[in-house]
Amino acid sequence: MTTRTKGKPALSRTERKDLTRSSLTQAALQLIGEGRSFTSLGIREIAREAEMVPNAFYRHFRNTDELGLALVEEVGITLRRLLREVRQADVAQDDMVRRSVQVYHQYVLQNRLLFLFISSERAGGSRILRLAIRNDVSHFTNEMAQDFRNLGVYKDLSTPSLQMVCGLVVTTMLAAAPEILDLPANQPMLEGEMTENFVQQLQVVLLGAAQWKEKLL
Amino acid sequence: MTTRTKGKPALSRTERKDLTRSSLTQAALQLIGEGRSFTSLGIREIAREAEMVPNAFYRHFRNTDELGLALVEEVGITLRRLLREVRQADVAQDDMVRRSVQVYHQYVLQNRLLFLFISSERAGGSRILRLAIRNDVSHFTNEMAQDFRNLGVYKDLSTPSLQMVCGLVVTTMLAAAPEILDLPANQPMLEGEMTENFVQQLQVVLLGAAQWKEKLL
DNA sequence: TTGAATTGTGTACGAACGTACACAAATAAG
DNA sequence: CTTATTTGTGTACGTTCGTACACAATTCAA
Repeated sequence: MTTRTKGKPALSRTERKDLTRSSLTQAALQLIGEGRSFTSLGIREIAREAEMVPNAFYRHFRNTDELGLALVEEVGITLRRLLREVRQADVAQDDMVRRSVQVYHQYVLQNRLLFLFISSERAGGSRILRLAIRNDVSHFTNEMAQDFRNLGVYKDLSTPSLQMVCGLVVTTMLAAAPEILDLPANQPMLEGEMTENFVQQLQVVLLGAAQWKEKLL
Repeated sequence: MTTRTKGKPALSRTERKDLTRSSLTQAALQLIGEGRSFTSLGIREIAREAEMVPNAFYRHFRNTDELGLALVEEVGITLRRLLREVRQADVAQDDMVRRSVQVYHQYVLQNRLLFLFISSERAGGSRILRLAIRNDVSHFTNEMAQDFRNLGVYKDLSTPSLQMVCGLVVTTMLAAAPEILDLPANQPMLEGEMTENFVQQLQVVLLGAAQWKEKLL
C-alpha cells in the first residue's frame, strides 16, 4: 500500500509508468499520422518521438508488436465509443443511415490516427496484430447486431444472419475509412460524392437484409 | 536495329533487362509471401533475394515505391484475368453467386502473393501505391458493372447505381481475401463457414440491388 | 531509515541500410 | 573494327538500427 507519511509524490510509480508508456503509444500514432506505416516503425524512432532514450522502450514493451497490441486495445475502446455515439444520435428512423454515416464520418476524422492504424494493420503487417484487430472488429460487429436487436429492427432474422449482415455493414464502413482519410480536406464536392455513395451502399445492404429469407436447415 | 551478322546473342539487351527487372519484382513478391510487408522491404533485401548486388537495383527502379508501381501493373492484369475466369464459369444463373465465390476463392489462392500485396498496400503504406491500387480496383469495378450490363441483369439500374453496387461487391470480395489467405490450409470446417458467410453477404447485396429504386433527381 | 526494486540514462557494438563512385563486361551503332 | 552505351560488380562511407551492459535516481516496503 502507498504509505504516504510525507506528502511528496504527486504521482505514484505505476501512474508515472503508465504515463510514459502511453507517451510511447502516442508517439507511434503520431508517426503514423505523419505518413509512416506502423510496420516500418523502429524502437529508436518511436522512443525519439516520445523524447526518451531508446533503451527506455524496453521498460514497457519487448518489441514493436507488443506496442501494437497496446494500440489495438485503444482500437477496441474507440470502436465501442463509436457505437455509443451512433446509438445516441440515432433516435430518428427515417434517414437513420444518412445520420449514422455523418456521425461515422466525423468520428473517423476525429480519431484519424487510430483509424489509419486500423485500416493499414487490419490487412497488412504482422499476423499477430492483424488477428488482434480482426478480433476487435468481430466484437464490434456482434455489438452492432445486438444493437439492431434492441432497436427491434430485422426481427425475423436469426442471430447468425443478423451478424452476417452486420459484418457486411462493418466491412463497408471500414473500407470507407481510408477513403475518408485520403480525401483532401475541404473539398465539399468530392466529399459529398463519396458520402452519398457510402450512404447508398449501406441502404442497399439494409434493403437486402430486409428481404433476406432464412435458409432452411 | 538488331544487325545480327554473327548469330551470337540469344537474348537482346532489352530482353535480358526485362528479365532481371522481373526477377526483382518477383523477389519482392517472394518476400511478401514470407510474411514481410512490402512497405518495410529495403533495396538491399530485394536485391539479395533476387541474387544480385544492391546497386543493380538502381538500373531498374529509383526506389522501392517505383518497384511497387510495377507490381500494381501486375495487379491490374491479374484482376482482369479474374473477371474473365468468372465470366467463363458463370453461364448458369441459379447459384451464380456460389459458383463465382468458388472461382474467386481458388483464384486468390493461386495468386496468393499478389493478393497479399493488394490487401495490405490498398490501405497502408505509401500513398502513391495506395492510390494506384485504388485506381486499378476502380477500373475493375467498372468492368464488373459492364459485365452486369452485358448479362442483362439489373436492367433498371442506372449506370452510376450499378457501379455503386459493384463497388459494394468488390469491397466485400477484397475484404474476404485476407481472411482466405490467413486461414490455415486444409481446415474444411472453417473454410466452409467462411465461404458460406461470404456467399450470403453477396446474396444480400444482390437482393438489395434488385430492390433498389433510383432516387429522383 | 535502510535496503530492494523499479525506471530512465549513457555508452557502446556489430549489423544492415541507402547510395555514391569507379570499373568490367557485354552489346549496339557508326 | 572502332567507339559509345548499357548493365551489372566491387568497394566504400556515413547513418540508423536493435540491443547489451553498467549506472543513477527514484519510490516502495520492512
